[in-house]
Amino acid sequence: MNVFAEINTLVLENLNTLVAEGTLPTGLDFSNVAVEPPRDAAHGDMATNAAMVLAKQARMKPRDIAEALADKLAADPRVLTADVAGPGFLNLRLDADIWLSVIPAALNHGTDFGRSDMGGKRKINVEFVSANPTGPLHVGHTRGAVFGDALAGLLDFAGFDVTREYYINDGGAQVDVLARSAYERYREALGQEPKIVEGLYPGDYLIPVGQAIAEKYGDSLLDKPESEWLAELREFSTEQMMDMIRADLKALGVVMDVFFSEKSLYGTGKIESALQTLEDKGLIYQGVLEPPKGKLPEDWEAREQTLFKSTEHGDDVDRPVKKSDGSWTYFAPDIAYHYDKIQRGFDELIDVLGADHGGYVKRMKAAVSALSDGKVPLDIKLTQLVKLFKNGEPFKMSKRAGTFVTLKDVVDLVGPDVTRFVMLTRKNDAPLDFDFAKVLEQSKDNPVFYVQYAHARVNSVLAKAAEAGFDVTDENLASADLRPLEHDAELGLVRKLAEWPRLLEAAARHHEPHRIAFYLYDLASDFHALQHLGKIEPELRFIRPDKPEQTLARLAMIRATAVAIAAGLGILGVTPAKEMR
RNA sequence: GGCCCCGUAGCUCAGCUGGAUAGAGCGGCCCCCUCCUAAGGGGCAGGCCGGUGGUUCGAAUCCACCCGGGGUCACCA
Repeated sequence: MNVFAEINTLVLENLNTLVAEGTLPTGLDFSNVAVEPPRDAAHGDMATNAAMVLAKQARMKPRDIAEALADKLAADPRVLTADVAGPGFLNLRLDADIWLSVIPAALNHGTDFGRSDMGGKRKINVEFVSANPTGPLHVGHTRGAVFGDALAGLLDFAGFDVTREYYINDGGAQVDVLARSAYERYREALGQEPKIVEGLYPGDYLIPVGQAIAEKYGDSLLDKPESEWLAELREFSTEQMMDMIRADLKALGVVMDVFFSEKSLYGTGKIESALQTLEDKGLIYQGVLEPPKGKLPEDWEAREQTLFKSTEHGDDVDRPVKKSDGSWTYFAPDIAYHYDKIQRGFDELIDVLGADHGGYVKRMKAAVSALSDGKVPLDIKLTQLVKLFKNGEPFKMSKRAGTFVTLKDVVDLVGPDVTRFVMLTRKNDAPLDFDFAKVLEQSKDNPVFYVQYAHARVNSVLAKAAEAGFDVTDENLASADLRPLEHDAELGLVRKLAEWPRLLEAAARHHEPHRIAFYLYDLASDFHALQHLGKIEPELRFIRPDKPEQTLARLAMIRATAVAIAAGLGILGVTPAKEMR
C-alpha cells in the first residue's frame, strides 16, 4: 500500500498510452519522471514533472505534453482533477479515499505496516562495531552499534535478507598486549604486585579477567616464561573480552548474527587464497611505493613490497599486502575477510566504521570490486564523533577504563531506548552532541520524549474511548467508515501517514536510518497539533460520545498513527512507550 | 601537499531521484487550558543555503575551481 508508487505507475501507464497513440514519439526515457507530494499543499495532492522532463526529448512544448497527460489522468477514478501549472508541472488532486485507505492498511498490518519487498530477499551483510577485543566498548562504538543495528533493521524491513556481523580483530599484536596485561592482573589476583608497564592496557576491567585466570589455572602459570602462557592467555582473555562486549551490546539491544574471527583467516589458507584470486587477475606485483606526497615521514625509505594494484579499481595509490619482511600487513586479512563474505554469497556488503577510518574506504572498495568483478557493491558508512555534555558542559567520566566513557556507562545512565533514538537524530556523517541531562528531559526539545509521548497519548485516548464504550480493537477500527474525516488537519495527518512506505524505501535505498527518526518526529508533531485542536474546537476532539461514527473514524486515524510510530521505532530498536507518567 | 567528510536562521540541525514561495527544535517577542496528558499548541521576527563560474526549462541539491572547519596519509590494526 504505497500511494506514491500507485500514482507513479498510473502516470507511466498513461505516458505509454500516449506513445502508443502517437501523441508522444517512441523511444522516450521515462527514468527521470517523478511523482512527488508538492511542498505546498495548495498545489494538490501529488505532482509530476513528466512534461518538463520529456519536453526536450519529445521536441514538444511542456504544456502540450502536460495537457495531453492531464486528459488521460483525469479519466482515472482516483484522480479528481489534473491541472497544469507553472513551467509544466501537472498537479493532481486525488480522491480522499486513496489517502484514507492508508488507515486500514496500517491497522491490518500492525507494526509490519510499511514493510516492503524492495530488497527482493537479496542477501546483505552489515558489518558494524568490530571493536578490538582489548577492552570495553566506548561511546564511539555505541554510535556505530546503534547506527549499524538500525540500518540492519531498516534493510530487513525493506525486504533484504540481512546478516549482522562483527569482525573480531584477534589476529594482531594488540592481542599479545592484552594477554600480557591480563597476566599482570593474574599475578595481582594471586597476591603479587602487578607490573603494568607502559604499553600495557591499564584498565580496571582486566582485574576480573586476572581473577578468572587464577581460578582456572591456579598458580601453574606463575613465574613461567611468556612463551609458555602467551598463546593460552591470548585466547582466554579474548574470549573474556568478547563476553563483555557481547553483554554490552545486548544491554543496548544489539544482537549479532555472526562473530567472525580474524585469527581464523591465518594458517587456513584463506589469506593466501584471496591474494591468489587477486594475483590471477594480475593485480599483485612486487614493487616500491612512491613516498607519500607532501610531508615525508622522517624515517621513510624506499622498500620493495608485495603490492595490490588497487589503483585499477579506483584507489589513489597501490597498497601493500605484505611487509618488507614478508609478513602480512593488516590489509591482507581484511581482503581475505571480505573475500569470505563474497564467497558466502552476499549480494551487497556494508561496513560501518568510525570516521577515523576514512582513509581506508577506497582501498577496501577497490579490493571488493576486484574480488567480485564489480558484482558485489560495498558501501562504507563512517560514523562521526560523539561529543558528550551534561547541562551544556563537556562531560568526562573515568569509572574504570581510563579516560573514556563506555557504552555501559551511557546505557546505565539513560537507558537503551534514549541512547538509540538520540544517536539516530543525526546523519551518520555529522558529529553528534549528546547531552546526558537533555536526553532525559521530558519536553518538546527532546525528540525521544516527543515521539514517545505521541504514542502514549494515543494509548491514553483509546483507553478513554474504551471506557466510554467504544470498541477500540484494531479489527473493529479497520472496518470503520472513514468518510467523517474531512478536516484539513485530519487529512494532513493521514497524508503524512501515507508517506511512511515511501519514506521507508528511500531511507533503505540511501542507507540512512536517521530519516526514520526525523519522520517520526514530524508525524508526532502533526498528531500533537491535531490533538490540541480539540481543546480549541471541541468538535475536533477525538472522542465525541454523541457522534459514534465520527469518533470511530478518528480513533482509527490515531491508532494508525500509533501503529506507524511503533513500526518506525521498532526498526530503530526503540520500545514504544505505552504511557509517560 | 594528496584523499575523505562538513559548511543552510543567533545556536544545533533536516531538506527526498535536481522541482514551485528553503524547514524544524532551541534562543527572542507575543498569544492559548473549566476540556482525551500545558510533559502540549499557535503566531511574529530571523536566511546573498561559504564564494565564483558551469550544466539545466529549473540548483541548497550535480560539475569545476577557490575559501573556511574536521579527519586521515609507506612495513599500526
